[in-house]
Amino acid sequence: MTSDLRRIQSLPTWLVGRVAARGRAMVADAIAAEGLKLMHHAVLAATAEYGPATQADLGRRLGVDPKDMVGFLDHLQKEGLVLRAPHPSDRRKNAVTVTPEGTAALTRCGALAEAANAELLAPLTPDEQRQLLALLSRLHEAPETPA
Amino acid sequence: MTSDLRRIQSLPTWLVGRVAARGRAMVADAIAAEGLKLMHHAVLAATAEYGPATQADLGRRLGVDPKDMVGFLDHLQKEGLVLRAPHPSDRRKNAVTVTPEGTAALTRCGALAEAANAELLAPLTPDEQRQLLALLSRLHEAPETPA
DNA sequence: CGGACTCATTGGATGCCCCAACGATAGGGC
DNA sequence: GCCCTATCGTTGGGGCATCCAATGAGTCCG
Repeated sequence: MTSDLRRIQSLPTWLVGRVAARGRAMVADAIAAEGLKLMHHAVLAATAEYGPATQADLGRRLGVDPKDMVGFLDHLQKEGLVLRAPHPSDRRKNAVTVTPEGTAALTRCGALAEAANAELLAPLTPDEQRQLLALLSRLHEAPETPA
Repeated sequence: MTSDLRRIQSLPTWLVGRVAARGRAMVADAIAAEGLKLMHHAVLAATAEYGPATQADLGRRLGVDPKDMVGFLDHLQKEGLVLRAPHPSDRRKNAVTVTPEGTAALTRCGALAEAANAELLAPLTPDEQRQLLALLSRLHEAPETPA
């Protein structure tokens, strides 16, 4: 029994959790200037990407709980970055769209977030960064694209 | 600007966060049978590793806040897995030690946690798993072992 | 028309991370 | 021996992210 601690510390779960926490803090710090949190940024990006979309749809794409989506969109709407309009053909739904301000903020946030990510990955060579990204992608998409 | 969403989803911060969340849930689920959470497991392992140790010391090694350490040790002690004894030469400190029950629980939890991790990493080949681990280790230890 | 489903929303819970303060204690410098 | 500083465990609070359950409104299919 050389070391339970080293075992646990070399456990992917532990490592990935730590790295994730640090990365989240860094990105959050970076885009705080825009008044957005990590998730707000993600939701904003998803909204921009999928044109007018319903909240449920955005939630499914990002893996975000509907409840949380409400809060994120509330904030984004209050900041004037997105709009919630009644869906033309389904009165249950909201058609969420990005405002020009939202697009601008997204551009700025994207740059900030990428800078933060670059900082996070600084210890790795570009090649290693690509490797890490590829591996993480496989782990991320695996459970979502089975079948 | 092909896709802001794809950009954000390929951002290491995002990916690592998602993978971390999933991994955490899996491990938590696995060791729930022992009545332990992720952090309890880690603290227990650290205690076992560093013999009798003070809470502050454990906290520093694991990067855990002293406040949270109190709660974790409270739980572990209530479960009879660790002991808080007065430190022989410094009455401020607690000498935290693992009980035999703690050692046994740690062994069982270690196995469960490793199984969960194996499941998390299942989409990758053993070689890729090692790569990922190595890369994450560098990212994790980089900010802690500078200088 | 009715039942099953979906949508947005509300309410509540948990885990993890961070900061500030407190009384008690220890240690160094004088 | 006495202050000053620092540390230790503890308490109190806050923020962010994830998840589950339930509800009222609305839609769709048979």
